Amino acid sequence: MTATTGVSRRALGLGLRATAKVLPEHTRAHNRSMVLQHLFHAGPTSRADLARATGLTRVTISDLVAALLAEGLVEELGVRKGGVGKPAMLVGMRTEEFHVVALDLSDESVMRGAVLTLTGEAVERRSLDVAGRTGDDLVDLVARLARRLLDDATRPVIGVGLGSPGVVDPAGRVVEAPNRRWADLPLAAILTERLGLPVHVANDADTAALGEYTYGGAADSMLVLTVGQGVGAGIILDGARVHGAGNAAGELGHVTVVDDGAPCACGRRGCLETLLAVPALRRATAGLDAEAADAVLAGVGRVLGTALAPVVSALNLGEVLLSGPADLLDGALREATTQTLRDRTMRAVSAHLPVRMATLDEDVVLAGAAVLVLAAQLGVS
Amino acid sequence: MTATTGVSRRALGLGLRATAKVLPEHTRAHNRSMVLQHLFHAGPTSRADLARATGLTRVTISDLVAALLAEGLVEELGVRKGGVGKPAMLVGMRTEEFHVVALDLSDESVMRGAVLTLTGEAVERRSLDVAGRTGDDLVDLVARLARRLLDDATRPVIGVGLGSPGVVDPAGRVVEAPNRRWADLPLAAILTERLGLPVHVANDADTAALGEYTYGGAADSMLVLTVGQGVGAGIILDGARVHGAGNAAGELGHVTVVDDGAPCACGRRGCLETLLAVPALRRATAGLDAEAADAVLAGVGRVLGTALAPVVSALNLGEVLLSGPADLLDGALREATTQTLRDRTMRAVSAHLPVRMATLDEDVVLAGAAVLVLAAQLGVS
DNA sequence: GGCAGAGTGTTAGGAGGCTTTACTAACAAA
DNA sequence: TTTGTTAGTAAAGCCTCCTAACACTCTGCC
Repeated sequence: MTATTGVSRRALGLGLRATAKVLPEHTRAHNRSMVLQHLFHAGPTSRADLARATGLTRVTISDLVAALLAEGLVEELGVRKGGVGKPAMLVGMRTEEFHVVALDLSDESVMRGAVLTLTGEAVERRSLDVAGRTGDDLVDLVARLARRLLDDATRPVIGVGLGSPGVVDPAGRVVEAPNRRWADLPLAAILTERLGLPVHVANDADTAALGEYTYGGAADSMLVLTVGQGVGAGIILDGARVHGAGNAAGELGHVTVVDDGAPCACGRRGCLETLLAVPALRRATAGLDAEAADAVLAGVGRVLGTALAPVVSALNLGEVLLSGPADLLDGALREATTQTLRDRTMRAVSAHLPVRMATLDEDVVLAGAAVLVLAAQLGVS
Repeated sequence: MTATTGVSRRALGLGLRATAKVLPEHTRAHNRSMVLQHLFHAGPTSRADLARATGLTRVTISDLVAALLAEGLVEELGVRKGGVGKPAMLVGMRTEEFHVVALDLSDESVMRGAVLTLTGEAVERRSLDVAGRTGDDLVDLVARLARRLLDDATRPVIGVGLGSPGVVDPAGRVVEAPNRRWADLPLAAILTERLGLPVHVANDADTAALGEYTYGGAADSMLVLTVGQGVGAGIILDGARVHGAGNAAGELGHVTVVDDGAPCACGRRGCLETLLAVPALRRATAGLDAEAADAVLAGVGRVLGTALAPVVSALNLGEVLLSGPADLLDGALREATTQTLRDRTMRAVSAHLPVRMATLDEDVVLAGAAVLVLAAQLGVS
């Protein structure tokens, strides 16, 4: 309880809480993002309405809009005649006039990619067979897919986004992705260099959460559980992505949920993944009639609910989203999860907590990768 | 996946992600805070070193320091003769020349308060018997204790901080605190009005987390479990407090941890609180010899570890802190919790995860309440 | 002893950002 | 036609930071 605490923190190499200096131009950038953010989510708006929405003056807004017009990011869309006064000129973001290239590396066997508009609509899709490639070969393959998609784009591309499995730090360095044989790989930097465009990389589950947040209308505090070959989670709290102490937040797949359960690839037993991953679910329900399958799925749902209960309580989540095959997740499993959460947490926490399916299905990761680019390049999310 | 998502979000009254306009003076305020933050944690520093630490120029730093000198917040402390060049004039924060009044309402029967210096050292302590008061009477009592402490202060008081049980929103409104008969009570606003000083209110567990974070040297992503009459948690992730969708983050006491367990005050059964709260622990260990008591405590520790495992995994916490009676917590219970966490989570997540006692003991909430003030008034935490 | 080199802090000038104030433009209602 | 309202623009001013240049004070070296 002394002022020297900070010194010891420093001596420990933990560093002070990272705060960065702010310059006048950052002010401008922030306000510019605020305008784009509003136009992105609310659609065409007059300058005067933008001023009211942002709290800035009409003068400043006019100036910002002029700059955005010059950049081609927004356009004037004609007047809106309303009640009294001079009719307003609507200004809208040119969401169809720019493209984003997004890549999804979450699947082990096939790498998916797309050219998207700023509203997240796919204009072109491509995929490449991974064919067992790992390490640098896999990086080459990623670059190849990205280049092809860049060629496909018919509009200026503002950046490339990528969702990758493994631990990824905020700078886009893949700290560790065992299945891809990547370790401490500055993937974002490498691709930025090779492609000559800004490239942003994040964990695939985090990316999925971003996608649902921005394009799927998810709540401000929520968790997206991604169920595929493995189980992961992306978490957004109070509107911000959770990274965690070692950038490994969301690793829910390897929590023990069954004592003395089935052996897991991680070397331990009874991990959530041994029950909830798609292969496990398929295996467990194979050959069963609908009723019996539902009983199995409900059992898994109860286990999931039990595991999520402390998380939901600790974070006061506004929503839990499940992303994965609807035939497995969106039925008995989801209902059992919901019910178990209600049974095992305070009413105030879970009574109005929707457990629902993610809305973007297969494209979550791609959409989220696009959001990565939007957020970094335009300040929009 | 359309641009109109934002519109529907808006129509739902959820509002857009709250971004506020930034003005030139906010730039100044931010940089000013950065200087104070550095001085607070690193101790006396020269202007040139501040420039290097913040990234701002010496010119700007000199200007900021001049303003802080004029306000009396910092002082010059003589030259530091070193190698070549002009000797540097050290500048230090006048942490002993200002006071903060902090109040701790976490105990049902007694309300504690203190006058603290900016380094969190108690200069004066007072407490008042709550004597069953609730509602408006309790507000009056809080105001009375605060006024007495303000009279005790021998230095200018920069603000009042308060840690209260219940759900508290970021504006210091107590949404709900059943035991105090408070509901939707703008406590911070009321006290600010009555005392004529800035008053900041937060949940007691959150406050405890803040205290440990700033004065206790806790990690950037951590959870403080407060064990007292009830069980709560304060969570800091990536350096920011977690509020949650309904400002009720941290309500871990009422997660079900035992199927068909003992009845809980909340109306359900088997809540964590029925095992881990201090009264429950005392009851369970009463009259047992040390060995038997440890066995009981280890059992509770295992249950706690099981409940925390999904939280630790999901958030990739850097630390878990236990706050409460050391004779109960800091032994078999803590060890069992640690071991259970290791057993039930990925190695990468838990191998280097310390589960340790909070360092501030009884004063955590008071210290955290002071941090509330420091953070709000000076931008320091 | 004196001078070059280095590091600290200040002064002067300038660029960028937002605001207030005041204006023009365009429309509805009386 | 007049009045009132709303949208957008122009000019002036304040705030913030930066770069460039300088004064000051110390060390090291000839």
